[in-house]
Amino acid sequence: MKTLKEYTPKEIESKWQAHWDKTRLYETDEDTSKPKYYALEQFPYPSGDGLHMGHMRVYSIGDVVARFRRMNGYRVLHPMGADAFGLPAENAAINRGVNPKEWTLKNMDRFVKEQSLMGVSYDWDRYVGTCLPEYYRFNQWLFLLFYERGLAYRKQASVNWCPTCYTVLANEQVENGKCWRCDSEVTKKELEQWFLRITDYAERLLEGLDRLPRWPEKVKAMQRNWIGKSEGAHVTFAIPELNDEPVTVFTTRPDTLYGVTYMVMAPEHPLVPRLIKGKENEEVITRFIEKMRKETEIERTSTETEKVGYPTGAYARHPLTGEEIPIWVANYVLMDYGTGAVMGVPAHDERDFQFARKYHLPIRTVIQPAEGPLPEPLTEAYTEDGVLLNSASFNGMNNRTAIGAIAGHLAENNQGGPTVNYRLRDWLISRQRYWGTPIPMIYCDRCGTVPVPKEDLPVLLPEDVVFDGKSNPLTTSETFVHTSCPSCGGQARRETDTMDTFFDSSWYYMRYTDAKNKDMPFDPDKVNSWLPVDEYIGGIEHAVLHLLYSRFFTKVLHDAGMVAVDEPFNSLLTQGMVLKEGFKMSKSKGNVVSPLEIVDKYGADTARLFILFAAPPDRDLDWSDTGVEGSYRFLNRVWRLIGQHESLFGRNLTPAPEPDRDARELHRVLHQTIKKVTHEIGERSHFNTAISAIMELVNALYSYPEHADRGTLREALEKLVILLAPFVPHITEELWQIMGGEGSVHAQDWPSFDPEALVLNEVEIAVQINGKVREKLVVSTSASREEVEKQALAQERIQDLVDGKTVRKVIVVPGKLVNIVAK
RNA sequence: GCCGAAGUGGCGGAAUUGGCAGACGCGCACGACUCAAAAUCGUGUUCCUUUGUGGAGUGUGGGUUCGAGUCCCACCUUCGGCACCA
Repeated sequence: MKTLKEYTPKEIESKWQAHWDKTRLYETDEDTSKPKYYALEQFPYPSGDGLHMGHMRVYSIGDVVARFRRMNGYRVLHPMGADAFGLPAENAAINRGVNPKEWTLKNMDRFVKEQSLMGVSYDWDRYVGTCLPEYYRFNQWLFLLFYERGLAYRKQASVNWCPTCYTVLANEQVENGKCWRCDSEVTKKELEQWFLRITDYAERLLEGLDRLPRWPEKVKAMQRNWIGKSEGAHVTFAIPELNDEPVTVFTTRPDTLYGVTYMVMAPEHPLVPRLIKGKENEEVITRFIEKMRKETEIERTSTETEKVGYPTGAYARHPLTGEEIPIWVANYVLMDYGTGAVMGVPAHDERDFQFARKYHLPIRTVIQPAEGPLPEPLTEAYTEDGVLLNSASFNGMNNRTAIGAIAGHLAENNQGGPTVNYRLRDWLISRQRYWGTPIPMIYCDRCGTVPVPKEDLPVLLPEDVVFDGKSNPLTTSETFVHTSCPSCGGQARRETDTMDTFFDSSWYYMRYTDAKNKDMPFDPDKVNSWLPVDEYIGGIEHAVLHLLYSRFFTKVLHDAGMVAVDEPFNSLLTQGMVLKEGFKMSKSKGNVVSPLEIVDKYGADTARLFILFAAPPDRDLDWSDTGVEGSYRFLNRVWRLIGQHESLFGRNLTPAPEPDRDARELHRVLHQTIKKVTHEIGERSHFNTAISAIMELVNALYSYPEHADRGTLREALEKLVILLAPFVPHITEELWQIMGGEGSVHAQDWPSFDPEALVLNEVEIAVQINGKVREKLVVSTSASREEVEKQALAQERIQDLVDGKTVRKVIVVPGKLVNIVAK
């Protein structure tokens, strides 16, 4: 028996990576007679630090999925790219004087190299880099499409401003009042900015979630929460002193309308200055408004913040009773939710109750429980269901019925009516930064706002800019700012804001399907031959950002006839974090494990295997050095196993027609493994249990006796290597070659299992008495229930235990157990 | 407060439909090989225990069932998201 040389991962891995590259093994299969499969991992931001373990985890998962589908006869799209625009490149320019473009291109290159070292099966021909003009020209193209469709507009608004990043942020990018990127407190600024009308799609974005059964509940819940649909009514009050000018409030409780005793407006409400003009409180309230403007989101909206308000001195007329109620201004009413004004119903709303008590406003009960009246005065707001009182013709009505009845009544009288409100705001996409896609708009004194004609795209980023870390560098480029109007040819200036980089990543997965198209973002036929993405793998941090924006883009492009689907990602897998000793790896904690060091020491196969084996993909994974050793040990065990049996492979050797008992058992274990591994990868994405099943097969192979059929053994060894191939592509390729396999192991058909092979002649079952296992019994699988029951009761031990008791019942579960109920 | 997820050995985790809890791996212990060590191989490893053919056991307390980690009710803890949203 020959002995195989030692397992040398480094040598093997670089050899095969070069070979795959040369033979273009991972080129996308375009054979449309095969079913399609689109496996996608979120593309990385190419930071200056290279790959970290989190990257390694996503790519390992994605690569198993892609390889598994290829072997199962799918044509697979498995691309990679770089989300290459963004602030760090610009900060490098500011702090170290490097050129953002060169810096980014270098990092992109580094990422490709490091990803390649992992042995991942990407089709590099479809590489997409968002900072390249070939890509971002189509960001501009798509922006113009949004503009044409009335979905991109510019408006003056109070927007989120990050004082550290020197730019504005979308609502989604402010987390607890802080910038998602740098954690600085976000302030407000009045600016004229570009928005995308995502609110037009609020209902569809919400409804679409119900058609995504393969998305984690968590992510869907977060999106629902963010969209924040709330059904209610608009109620219009008139302001007598302003010539009956209407002011509308939004409420979810129109049934409490008769309980309104005051109204509250947000300090920023546009009507406030007119209401307080010349009044006693004018000065106080003006100062209050100023103070509110300066407060951060946290100070302003925390539930702990004390409610503060001032009476404006003005009154509003109740639409149904005609009563005049005071109008207040208070900190707890927000301008950007609903209409910026609310009706105060202290008897039936906790906040209103608190506010009314503090400022001695009247409290009027209009709903009481069916059992009887509430104590007066109320000690707390009554927010439960009940029956209406003090509500004119609606008295005695159940409050749930009254919601519709009163809203309907308002609609009939043009005083409001039923409405739906969403928390979602339009997406602010302007950024006052350099390293992004220039917004393709021109301002002309004569013609106004003029879009750059599509044939003039791309609007290239200028190079003659100054990075001072404060102002937008684009404004410093004379050649960029000054241009001529596409409409009249006169002098004009360019928009100097760039796009939010989330714009770039909202459609990159479509670009991969037609990455080299020079005329359009993509050919609709090509996109439709691949979308939706069948498995999208990425981090949970994008639950409401990238994933919501991408869904929005897909719906818009669907409406524009460019994409057939209206949901981009059929199945979503959010991978957990990689931890070390229970903590997130971070430079400051000093607990970072470098992927490249692990690859260098043990090889990419070991690293991949450990990452996939240590936990299911959606759970956090605690890095374990001994666990890595274990994975390395396992690969060595496989290596030696094949080495031991090298002599089996040079010749024609097939399983014996009449296999011995050991061979039959090995055959059964093999097919059980094939079944399990196929199911765990294909249906459940539980790679850890797939690997453990393969380990069991290896254990069975080690204990396969010398004298048992060699042909059966040989077959099992071959199948073993194929089953392992998606996880550890290099070692399996090497072993496949040693075994004399034809072509690449990665081009082999995935083994199918034979249900016949799983059938057992005999099976060990448990015999329970009152649910406790008391004896084991080997029975023939062909035995009838009655026979099994008889055999179980005949056991000596069972006889002893049942002695003196009455057997009430015997339950037989074929192939599993017998339970004897005895008292 | 609301929404979502999770609680199983010393550790990571498994148990797919209600049917033998702890697969697989890590760690540990003992043994084989070796002058010795490493590597490798083998055996054992939930806890208690009077060591028996014993008892307990999947966050807690109830329930359904012949049978519950799995289903139902109530609660506890941890993590994540949202939160003065009218």
